[in-house]
Amino acid sequence: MKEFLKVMKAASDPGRIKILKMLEHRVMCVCEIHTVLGLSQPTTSKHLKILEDAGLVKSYKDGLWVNFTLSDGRQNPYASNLLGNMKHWLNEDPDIIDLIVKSAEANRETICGK
Amino acid sequence: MKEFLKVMKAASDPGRIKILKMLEHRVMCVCEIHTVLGLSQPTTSKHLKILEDAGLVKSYKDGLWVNFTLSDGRQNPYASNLLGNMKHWLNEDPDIIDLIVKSAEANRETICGK
DNA sequence: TATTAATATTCATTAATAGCGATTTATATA
DNA sequence: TATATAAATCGCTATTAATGAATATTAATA
Repeated sequence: MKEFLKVMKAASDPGRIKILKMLEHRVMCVCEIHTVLGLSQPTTSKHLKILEDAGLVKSYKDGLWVNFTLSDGRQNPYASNLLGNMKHWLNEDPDIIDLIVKSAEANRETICGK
Repeated sequence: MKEFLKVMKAASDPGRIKILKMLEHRVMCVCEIHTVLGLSQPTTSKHLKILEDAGLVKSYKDGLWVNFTLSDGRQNPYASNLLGNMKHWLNEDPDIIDLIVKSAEANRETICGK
């Protein structure tokens, strides 16, 4: 039950859903995600932790950057199921369409180097 | 997005999940649900409203009683999908097993008549 | 119509969550 | 080793959510 609720709660926030939808298309680092979402870096970092704890995303370091990708879902069947469904959900949502465009343009070198 | 989040939020509470699992087996009225769950009548009533707003359950009156059943899910594809999955999820959870036994025994005449 | 019974709503309280600024940690590099 | 940079954590505030006691609503029945 706990594992199940963790996935449902992780999926109950618009920001976190937007992160999942962006990660369907590409790997992203924290600074790219927070910039595209318009959320602060700490807030974004916390969202990513919640998604990772739920088994929805995973991360790996690349120097100073931490890259996030969708999880393969092997650890949590509920997460796996949700990720599979999400791929055909919300693709017609105007906010999501807009977000995908923006995330495609986001470049960590430009954003973080500031 | 809003409809999707409504379903995810509705599914993020253990009490509401227990209600869904019980309704897989039988129709129940509010007093049966609140007694079996050990939650107050107002709290239970509010949970049921949240589930109904999300398209997960529906209700019909029978005199003084209001009966709740699982929704057929025609209104909301996310709700429909979740209800389908839920049928094979959490069936081995000890709390759920215990709950199903209790709910099978619950009788509105005995409970409500006091 | 007065009363009883089941559910819904209102209200107040408490707990959980989202948010961000400031700071810390970890890594790379001068 | 000192500095710079990306991300994580801490401390706090504001908002949302869960809970139940009290009350209102709705429907059946005496």
